[in-house]
Amino acid sequence: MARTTDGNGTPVPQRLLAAATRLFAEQGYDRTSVQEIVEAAGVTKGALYHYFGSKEDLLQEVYSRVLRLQQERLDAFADADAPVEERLRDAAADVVVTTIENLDDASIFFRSMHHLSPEKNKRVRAERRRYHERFRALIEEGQKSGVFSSATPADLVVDYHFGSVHHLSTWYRPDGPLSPEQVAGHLADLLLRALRP
Amino acid sequence: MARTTDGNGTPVPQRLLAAATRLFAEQGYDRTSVQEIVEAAGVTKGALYHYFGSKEDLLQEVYSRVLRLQQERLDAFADADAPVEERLRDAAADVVVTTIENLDDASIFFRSMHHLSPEKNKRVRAERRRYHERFRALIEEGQKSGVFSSATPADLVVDYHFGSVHHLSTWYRPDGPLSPEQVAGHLADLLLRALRP
Amino acid sequence: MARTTDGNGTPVPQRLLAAATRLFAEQGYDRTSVQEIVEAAGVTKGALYHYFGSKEDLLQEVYSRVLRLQQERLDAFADADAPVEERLRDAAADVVVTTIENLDDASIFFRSMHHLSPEKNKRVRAERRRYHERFRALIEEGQKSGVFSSATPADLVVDYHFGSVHHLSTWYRPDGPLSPEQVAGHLADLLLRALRP
Amino acid sequence: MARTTDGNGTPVPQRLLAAATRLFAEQGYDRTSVQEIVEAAGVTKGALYHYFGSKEDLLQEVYSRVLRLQQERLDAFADADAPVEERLRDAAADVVVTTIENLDDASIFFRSMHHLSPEKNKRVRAERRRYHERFRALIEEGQKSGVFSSATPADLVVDYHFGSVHHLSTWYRPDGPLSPEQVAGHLADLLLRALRP
DNA sequence: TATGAATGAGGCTTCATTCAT
DNA sequence: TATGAATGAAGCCTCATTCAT
Repeated sequence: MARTTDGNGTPVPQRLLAAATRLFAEQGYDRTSVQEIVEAAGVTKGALYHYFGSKEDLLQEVYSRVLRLQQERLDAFADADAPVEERLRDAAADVVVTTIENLDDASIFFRSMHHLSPEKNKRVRAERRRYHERFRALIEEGQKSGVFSSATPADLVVDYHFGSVHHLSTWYRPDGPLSPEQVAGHLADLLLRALRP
Repeated sequence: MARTTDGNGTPVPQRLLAAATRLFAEQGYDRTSVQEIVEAAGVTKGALYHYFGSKEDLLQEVYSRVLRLQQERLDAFADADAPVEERLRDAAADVVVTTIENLDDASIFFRSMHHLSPEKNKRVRAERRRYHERFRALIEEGQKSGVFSSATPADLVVDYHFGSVHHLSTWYRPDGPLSPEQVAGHLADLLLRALRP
Repeated sequence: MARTTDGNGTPVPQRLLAAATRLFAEQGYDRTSVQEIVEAAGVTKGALYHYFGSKEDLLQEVYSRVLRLQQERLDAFADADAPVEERLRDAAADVVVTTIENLDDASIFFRSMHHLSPEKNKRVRAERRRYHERFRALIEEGQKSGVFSSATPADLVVDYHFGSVHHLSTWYRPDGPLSPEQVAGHLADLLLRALRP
Repeated sequence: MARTTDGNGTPVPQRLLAAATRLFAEQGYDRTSVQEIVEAAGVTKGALYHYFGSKEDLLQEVYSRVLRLQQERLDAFADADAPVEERLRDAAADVVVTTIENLDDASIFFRSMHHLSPEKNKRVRAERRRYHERFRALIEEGQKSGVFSSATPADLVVDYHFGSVHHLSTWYRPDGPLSPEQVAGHLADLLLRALRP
C-alpha cells in the first residue's frame, strides 16, 4: 500500500500502462501524447519516466503482454491430449475469444508495430514467428494424417485464419449481436470446414 | 504541359500523390512529414499547398482511389452472367490480386483510417459498408439457393474473407514463393470450401 | 531589405549568430537556452530551426568563423617576405590582437569544444592541428637557421604561446590599462626573448 | 567506519567526490547528472544529498581542494631560502608538475568557474588573486634587484606563465613523449629565459 | 544513515500551415 | 503557379531536489 498507489489503490506503473493501452487503442500511438497518458493515470510526467524509459517502452510493454498471453494459451491447447482436429479447433476459437476480451491490446498490436524501434520490432517479429509456427504445425499434423485437406499450403491457412483475428478489432463491437464465444465458434467452424478433405 | 511536369514528365499532383503513398505506407501517416513528401516529389511546400488543401487531403485521395477501384471491380464480377459460386470465387480472388498489386494503398487503407477527420472517416466507412453489402449479397444469394452452407451468418463470412485480405499487407512479399494469382486462388478456394454445404 | 531583416536591417541568421555568440560567451553553451537566443535575436524558435539544424550548429558556426579567420591571418604573416624572427613576431602579436578583438569567440572556442559532437570535434581538432603546425614550422625554421634557441622543442613553444592566447579571455578587460596592441607587443616580446639563443 | 565505506573501503563522501571529479572533467559540469555521479560512486541519491547540500557543493569542493593545494606549494617555494631566480624557477616548475598530476582538477578549474554561484565564484576569484599576487611578487623582486628584465609588466608575465599552465589540460597526455618533470623544466626555462635582462 | 518514488520546471526539436513575393 | 521564410503550438524527455519511510 502507501505511496505507490496514491489515490485508488493501483500501483502507478500499472495505472500508467492501463491508461496508455486505452489511449493507444483509441487514438493511435502517435496521436497519444505523454501528457494525455499521465493525466489519465493521475500522475506527473516525471513519474512516468521514473518507471518507463520512454513512450515507446510503454508500447513495448503492451506487446510483451499480448505475446506472452497468446503463446501460453496456444501452447496449452496444442499440447492437449485430443485429436488434432479438436486441438486445432479449440486453439483457433480460443485466440478469437482472447483477442476479443483484449480488443485494445489487439488493435494496438496490429496497428502499431511500425512504431517500435527496429530492434524491438525484430524481437516481436521473432516471437510472432514462433507463434505462427506452432499453429502451422497443428495444421501440418492434420494434413499428414489425412484429416485435413492438403490443397492449401499450411502457411497460407495460418495467415487466412489470423487475418480474421487481426480483423476483429476493426468490426467487432461488444454490444453487437454475437458473444465472443459465438464469434469464436463460427470462425473456428469456417476454418475447419475449409480444411475438410 | 510545361511547368507542371518539370523533370520527368509526370504532373506535379500525381508526383506528390505517388510520393505520399509510398511514404505513408513505409512510415505511417503521422511519421511522414510534409517536408519529406515534397522532397521525394521534387517540389516545394508551396506547390503542395497549391494542389492539396492539407496533408490529410493527400490521405483522403488515397482512400478515394482504393475505394473507387475496388468497388468497380466488385461490381463487375458480381454483375457477371455466371453461377453464383463462380461469381463469388472470381470476386474473392480478384480483390486479393488487386490488393497485392497495390499493397502500399492497402497498408495505408487499413492502418490510417483513424487519421482521417471524423467526417471524412464517416464517408469512407459508408463506402466500405456499401462494398461489404454487395459482397454479402453474393453470399446470401448462394445460401438461399442452397449452393452455400448457411451455418455461418453471411456478415461473418465476409469479415472472415476480408480479414485475410487486410492481412496481406502484413505478410505478403513480392519476392515470396507465390504469385499474386496463386495466393488469390488459394484464398478463394478456402472461402468456397468453407461455404460448401 | 524586406522580410529577412525585419526590425533592424540585419538578416535573421546573422542576428541569431550574434546573439548566440554573446550568450554562449557570457553564460556558457549549456546554460544558454534556445529560448534566450531567439528572444535576444527577436525571432521565434521556428525561425532559428529554419536556418540552423540544431543548437549545436550555432556553436559549430562560431568555430568555423574563428578557425577560418585565424588561419587566414597566420598564413598571411607566415608567408610574408621578411626575416623569420620578424614573421614570427608579427604572427604572434597578430593572433593576440585578433583574439582580443573577438574575445567572445575566443572564450567560446576554448571552453566549449567538448560540447561539439564527436565528429564535429574531430574536424575542429584537425583544423587546429593544421594551425599549430604552421606556427611550429616558423619556429623550427628559426631554430634551424640558428636565430632561435633549440633548447625547447618547437611543439612546446607553440603551446607555451597559445596558452597565453587562450588565457586572454580569462583576464583581459577592454577597460584595463593596456590596449590590445600593447598586450600583443608584450606577449610577442616574451616569446621572442624566450627564444633568444 | 562500517557502513560509510560499503564495498571498497573508501568513505562515501570521498567516493562521491572522486566520481564527480572524473565525470566533471570528462563531460563538463552541466553534462554530468547527479544520477551518473551516484552510479559511478555506487551509492544512491539520498546518500549524496546526505553529505552534500547540492550538486554545486561538489564542484565547490573541487575548487577548494585545488586552491588549497596550489597555494600551499607556492608559499613553500616562495618562502624558501634561495636566490630569487631559483625560487621563481622552482615555483614555476612545481605548479606545472602539480597541475599535470591533477589534470582532472585542472580542467574543471579552468572550465567550470562560471557554474559556481556568484558568491562562491567571488570567493574563488579572491583566492586566485592572492595566489597571483604572491607569484607576481617574486617577479617584481627579481626585477627590482635587476636579475629579471623589467621590459614587461610583472602582471603580464604572471598571466603569460599561467596561460601555459591553464593550457596543459588541453594538450598534455600522460602517454606523450615528455614526463611531467620534463615539461615543467621546459616551461620554467622559457619563463626564465624570457625574463633575462 | 540511506532509500527511491515523485515532482515540476525547463530543455531541445518538429511540424503543418500561412503569406508576402 | 510556385517559393521558402516564419510562426506558434505541441511533443518528448531530463534533471536537481524533496520527502516519507
